[in-house]
Formats: sequence, structure tokens, C-alpha cells
Amino acid sequence: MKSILFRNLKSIPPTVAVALPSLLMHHHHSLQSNTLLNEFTSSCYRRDLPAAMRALTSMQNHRIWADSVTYSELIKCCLACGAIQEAKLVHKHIFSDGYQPKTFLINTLMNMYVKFNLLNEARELFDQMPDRNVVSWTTMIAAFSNARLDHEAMEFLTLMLRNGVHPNMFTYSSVLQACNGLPSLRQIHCGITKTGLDSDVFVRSALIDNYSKWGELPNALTVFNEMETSDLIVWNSVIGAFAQNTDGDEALNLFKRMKRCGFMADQATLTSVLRACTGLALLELGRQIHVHLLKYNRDLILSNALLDMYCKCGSLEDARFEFSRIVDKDVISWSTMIIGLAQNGFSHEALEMFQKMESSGTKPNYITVVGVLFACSHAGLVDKGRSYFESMEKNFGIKPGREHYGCMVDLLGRAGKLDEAIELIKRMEPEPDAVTWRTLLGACRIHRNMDLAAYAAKRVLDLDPDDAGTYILLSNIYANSHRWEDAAQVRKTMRGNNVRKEPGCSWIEVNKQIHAFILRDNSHPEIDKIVRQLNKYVERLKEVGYVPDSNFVLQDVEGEQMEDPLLYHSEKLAIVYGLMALTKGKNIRIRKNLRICGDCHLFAKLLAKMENRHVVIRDQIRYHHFEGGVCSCGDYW
DNA sequence: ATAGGGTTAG
Repeated sequence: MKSILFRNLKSIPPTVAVALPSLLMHHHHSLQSNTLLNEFTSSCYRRDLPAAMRALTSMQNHRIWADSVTYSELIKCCLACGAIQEAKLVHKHIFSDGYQPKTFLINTLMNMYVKFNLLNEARELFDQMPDRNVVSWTTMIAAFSNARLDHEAMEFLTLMLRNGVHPNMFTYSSVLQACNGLPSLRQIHCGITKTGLDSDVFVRSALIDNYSKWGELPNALTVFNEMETSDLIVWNSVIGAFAQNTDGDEALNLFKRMKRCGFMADQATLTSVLRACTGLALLELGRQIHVHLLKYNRDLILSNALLDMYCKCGSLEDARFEFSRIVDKDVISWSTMIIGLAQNGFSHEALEMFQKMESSGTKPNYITVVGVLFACSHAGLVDKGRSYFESMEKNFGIKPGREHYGCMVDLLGRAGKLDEAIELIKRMEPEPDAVTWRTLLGACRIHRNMDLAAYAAKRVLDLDPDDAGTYILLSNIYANSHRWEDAAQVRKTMRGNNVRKEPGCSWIEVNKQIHAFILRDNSHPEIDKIVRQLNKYVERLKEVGYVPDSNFVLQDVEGEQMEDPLLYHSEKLAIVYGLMALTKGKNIRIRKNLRICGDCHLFAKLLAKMENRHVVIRDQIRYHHFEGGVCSCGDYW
């Protein structure tokens, strides 16, 4: 009996232990406390919270304390039941009458408050505790960084170091989430390297993820490559880093490497791989992943990524089917479908989809509304768009942001209301950025308003001095009005800023192989045959009214095409190759790195009709489905 | 007792 008693009372501090002999003298008393403690302990382990709380109250009356381990069990009970009131009673009991809980137990209490989202209570405990160890500090850092109070989390790290407590891998992986800038990230990385914690998989994935967040992919890759210690999550971090930063090629390379290393992809891996396919418009590879997916239980994130892949690879039939298969559609499923429909030229269907979404009870978010306005702008629904825009705050509780204004500029601009568009830019609350001005510039191109185009182009270049296309456009505008000096000045500034226009490039997937056509690059093995065929097509199209468009004033030209009428844009070559290499019923799908030019657009429309084929081109901005002599973009792009 | 990865945007 004695041994049991002492085991249960072992954490009683000396001041209380003095009273112990008197307790032992009264036989029934000690028996009763023993019974109480047993009852308490077993209730905790049985997760019987009410019984445990009854026992706790009796213990309170008899001034009995259990050990830290049992209290931790009780805290687990409270957490499991979501019982905040009870948790506070436990806290009170543990701190009553001079009982000095150990650091371990206070940490557990703090952690409990954190899990209940009661940061103030946790912090109060932290402030009052006498001995803070690594876990105490790390608990606070993790709590504040999870609450997105990055600054506070970083402060805790500073204080911790100043107090001479050494961070461990838990600390670093937590604090990395709160890193608020590249300098502090580099500093923390240094600290990690010094302590040798850079081999810990948690720390490594957090580092990779953070470098990725700041777009520092070379650093992310270095962290990944310099250590052998990797698990699936580290692989997922690095694959995700490239997939999210529009470097799908590298993401796919890493994915291959991962499989060679014997790792099994999970849902997160495949989500990133699908995103890489989406970025590269690799429909066939995306389909292969889809087949592979059939062996998995698909969760919502993965389903959404698959849906988006089909949308962005221009296969709306597949997208619609996958969308219908998602049982618990969330706001992202709906938004993806709405945006996918709108981008592919099915604006009315996109707006119907939005109504279905509203009646399904799913609340739209910021991005959904961008999609809705985008759909209105592509369908030329000025009034409808305006009404959504003006009522979005009232109806959906979403304050119009830069992107919403951008859609409205697009909507008004496309509809020819350029004055109204510029008025909107002037009075918009978020500062217009380069994208806003580029949108206005796009509208000026459609409506051939040179003066406003020049103004918009200058604003774009103020905000984005690396935008090669806009320099060329502005210089062409000046040249057109014989302002040769201004034109030369623009080209000079462009060279001075070391900005170079990347050459036009188009990709087409044939038999699981990617064929790339680059302007001025004749390395494709069948280039001669393709050019001969292209010449034939041009001649035949001229007979049905095709006039090659040489008005490049409001277009940014890929190269010096005027000098050389035989120098074809890359998408023309890709289309012709597609016609040659893909059997009749197959759609011709092309991805292009720049915006399609007016001449190629007309060429594609006429050729698709003449050959009775469906041609899909995804350019830098949007999708063009050419069929029967028309394009899904309605000639607005 | 404390920690890491994946989905929608002009």
C-alpha cells in the first residue's frame, strides 16, 4: 500500500510532503485517498471525463495531487471532448495551494490552450512559468506561427536565443513557417546549418517550402540535393516547389527521379504532378496520370487538380465529366469549372454554373467572383458584369480587389468603353499594377486606339520594366506615327535594361513526344516537309480569301517577319505538323509561349475550317478553339 | 509535451 501511495504522490512538492506523515497516521484517510487516486487515474485512461472530473473535485477537497502523467491523460480527455470549461478547472486544480507543477506539465497545459485556440491563456502560462525549456518556447513559436502572427513568432525565437535556450528541429520547422522575408530565412538557414539540423527531414521540407515561397528555386533545389536524408514529404516539397513556380519540366524530372529512388507517390505528389501537366498543357501525360490515379482513393484536392488539368489542357468534355463525378464539390471545384468554362470560351455556361453553385449553397470566394466577372467580360455582358461588380460586397461580402477591377477594365475595354475603363482605373482603390495597365493596353489594341495605347504602354513599363512585348508594341506605335526618334528611344531603353524578347515557341504533343517549334530554329527533322506543306496551305487559303496580315502596328512582333515573308510563326508550323502527324479525328492541341498574333489567328480559323479539324491553341493569355471558321474567343484576345 | 508536403485568379 505504501508503495502505491508514494508512486501516486511522487510529484508532490516538499512543502506538501511534510504533511504526509499525518495523512498516513489516519488509516481510513489514506485508504480513501488511495481509492480516489485510483478512481481518478482509471477514469482518465478510460477517457471518462465526467468521472474524472468528479474524482478531481473530491481530490481538491482532500488536497490530493496526482502525478504529471495522469494529469496529462486528463488533459487529453478534455481535448478529445472539446471541453474547455473542464480544461480550465484542471488548470486551476493543478495550480492550487502551492502545488508546483513541473515544466513538463505546464507545457502540456500550454499546448492544450493552443489546441483550444486560446492563445492568450497559453501565453499567460508561458509568461508565468519559472523554467522555460525548448518545448515551452517551441510551443509558443508554433502557436503564433500557426495563427499567422509571424512577427510574434519570430520575436519568440529572438528571445529564446537571448535566454540561452538552444532551438531544436521542432523549433526550426515551426519558425520557418513564420519567416517573413528572405533575409530572415537566410539567417535561420545559417543557424540550422551550424547546429547540423539540416539533415532533419522536417527541417528540410520546411526550408524547401520556404525558398519556394520566395521563388528561390535554386536554393530550394540545393537544400534538396545536398543531403541524402529524404522521405516522401521532402520529395513532395521539392516537386511542389517547381510545380507551383511554373517550372513543370523540373517538377516532372524530379518526379521521375523520385520513382527511380523507389518512392511511392501519394495524393500530394500526384496533385503537384498534375499541376505540372496543367502548366505545360500536357494533356496526354495528364491522362496517363489520370489512369494511374484510378488505383488511388482520390481526395478533393486531387480531384480539383485533375479537373483543372482538363480545363487548362482545353479538354472540356473530360473536365465536365470529372466535375460531375466530384461528390462534395467545394468552392474550388466550382471556381475551377467556372473559370475553365469561361477561359475556353463557354462564358454563358460559366455563368449558369455560377447560378448552380449559388443554389447548391456553396459560398463564392474572391477567386470565384474573378471568374464570374471574367466570364461576363468574355461574353460581352457589360451590364451583367457591372451589376455583379457593384453588388459583390453586399451579396457575397467580398470587397473588390485589384483582380476584380482588372476584369472590369477588360469588360469595359473590350466593349469599346475605353473612357469608362480609364475612369475606373483612376478611381480604383487598390493601386493599379502592370497587369491592370496591360489589360487596358489589350483593349486599345482591339479598338486600335493608338494614343491611349501609348499611354497605357508607358504605365506598364513604369511598373514592369522587363516587359519586352510592351517595349516592342510601344516602339511600333511610335513608328506608325513616324515618330522615329521616340521609337528608337524605346528600343534603346529596352536594350539598356537588358530586356530581350524570348523567341516565339509552340509545342505540340504527338505520340507521347513533345515537338517544339521555335522561331528561326530549323532543327525539327521534318522542317522542310512542314514548310512545303505550309506554303501549299497558304496558297490554297488565299484562294478562299486569306490575306496575310502585315499590320503589326498594334501587335508585338516575334521577329523581323516583314523582311522575310517565308519566316513563319511557330504556331503555323505546329498546326501544319499537327495536321500531318495526327490522324483525322484527333484534335490538334498547341501550347504557345507568347500571345497569338492576328495573322496566325486568322490562318488558324480558316485552315481549321478548310481541313474540317478542331484546333486548340493555348497562348500566354487564353484559349482558342478553332472550329468551323470561328474561334471560341470571339476574336477578342 | 513541441515540427514538414498537394487544388481555383486577370
